Amino acid sequence: MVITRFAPSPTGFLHIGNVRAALMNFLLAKKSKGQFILRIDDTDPERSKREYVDAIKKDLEWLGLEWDRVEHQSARLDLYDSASDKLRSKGVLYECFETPSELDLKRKKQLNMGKPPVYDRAALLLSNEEKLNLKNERGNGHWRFKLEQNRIEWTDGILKDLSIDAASVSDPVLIRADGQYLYTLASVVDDIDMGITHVVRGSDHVTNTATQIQMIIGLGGEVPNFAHHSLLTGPGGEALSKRLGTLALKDLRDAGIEPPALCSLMARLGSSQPIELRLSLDEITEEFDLSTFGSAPTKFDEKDLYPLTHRYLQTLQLKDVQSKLESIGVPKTLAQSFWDLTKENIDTLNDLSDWWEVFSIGAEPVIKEEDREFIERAMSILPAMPFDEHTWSNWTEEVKQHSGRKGKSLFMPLRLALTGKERGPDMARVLPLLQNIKAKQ
RNA sequence: GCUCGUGUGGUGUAGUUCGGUCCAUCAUGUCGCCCUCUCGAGGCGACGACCCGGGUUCAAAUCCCGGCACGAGCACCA
Repeated sequence: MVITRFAPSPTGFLHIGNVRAALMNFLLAKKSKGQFILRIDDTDPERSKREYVDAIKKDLEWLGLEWDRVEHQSARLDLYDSASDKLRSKGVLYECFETPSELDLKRKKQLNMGKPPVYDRAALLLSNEEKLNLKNERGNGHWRFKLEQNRIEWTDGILKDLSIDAASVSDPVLIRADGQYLYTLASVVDDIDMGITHVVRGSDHVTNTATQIQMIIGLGGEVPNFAHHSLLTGPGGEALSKRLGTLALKDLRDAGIEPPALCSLMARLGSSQPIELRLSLDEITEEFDLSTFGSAPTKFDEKDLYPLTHRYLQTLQLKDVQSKLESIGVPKTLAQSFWDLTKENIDTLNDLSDWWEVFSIGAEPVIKEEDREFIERAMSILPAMPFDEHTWSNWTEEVKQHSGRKGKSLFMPLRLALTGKERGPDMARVLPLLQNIKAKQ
């Protein structure tokens, strides 16, 4: 059975980049009726926050990505204890005593000399006596996994054949001096323990994967299928990380983006399949194919979400938006005609309140100087309320006679005066809903 | 600096393995027309690309060499 996981760390809100990883893992599992696990990677007690855990769950639920099981790494420390014991007994975990600033200095030196900043394994040369002295002097050290210095190769689900030279990578630190387990170890242990069969993550993890493959083998686990998707960039190709603050899921939600639009885009962006709106995750699942994704950096432009949201809204019935309409004050009696009328002219549901304002309290009229007299005259012959579906054509016919205007020069000034906007729904149907006309005063 | 990956219309891409069938695919976008009071929707049509420079060849998006650009990694973060 296919088992996948999405493993966010609760140190911030989910953003658009996370959605890709979450969605891909979800779709991969669902496609073969497998299991999708939500794993909270909260090994860092200082940065992990309960509120973020809640927010992440809320975001995933909003998207419809239901998990079959949820786990917290902070509750699984025993497993990491025994795994590190195992590695220690195999002699592939070694204690180091350099301070962070010492390591930093080493790296800078290496960089200056044009060398890759790889850990020099100085601790491996320490005698038992030297270790004891350092321990007395500095307290407990941190522990590194000793990589076998050969080429690590695997066939990636997206990047195809990959080969990384372990000598170009530092031995990863698995346990901090304060005893805290690091992601690299926890992730590997959990993946083995949970029987994860497929790992889809961003290509920022490619070198992690190389070292993790060695760790998995060292722990006697089975190496899962890895796939690394390209990272998103902004519309100009710039790294998205700089803008991630504004691309949190909750911001998109607040902006009125609808989940089907977001899922439809993210399940296809960067793949060879065309981006088209799908109404349900089931449909998206059926057509999802990891192998169609390219490895080039993927440009993401949040503007692309609006046409998709617009199309999605067209498919909604009154009952789907009833509560939204109520919240902006549309009376039940007018709800149906209001929705029918406005749904084709909105990008998001947030636009509804603007329209309701136009109908209920009236729009600030927009009147061009050259139309001032024309509008004044037209308003003076506008029949009294209530209007019906014939009012518009009767009225405009009469205005036409008086003014001699026709076509756009006849209709556009009237539209602007009544709605304050150049675009909008059918005026014949707008009139009966108008409750106040500022242009008339 | 080193390592990994990537460069095809505005955007996402197909084609690159085994050079010709590619005056380059599909989708989206933009523009125009039809419809309409406007926009949208719908219908019809058009526009628009092989990162650059060499080389090999009868023939290069595809092979070779050299540039350039972009993304990522090189943490006691995840």
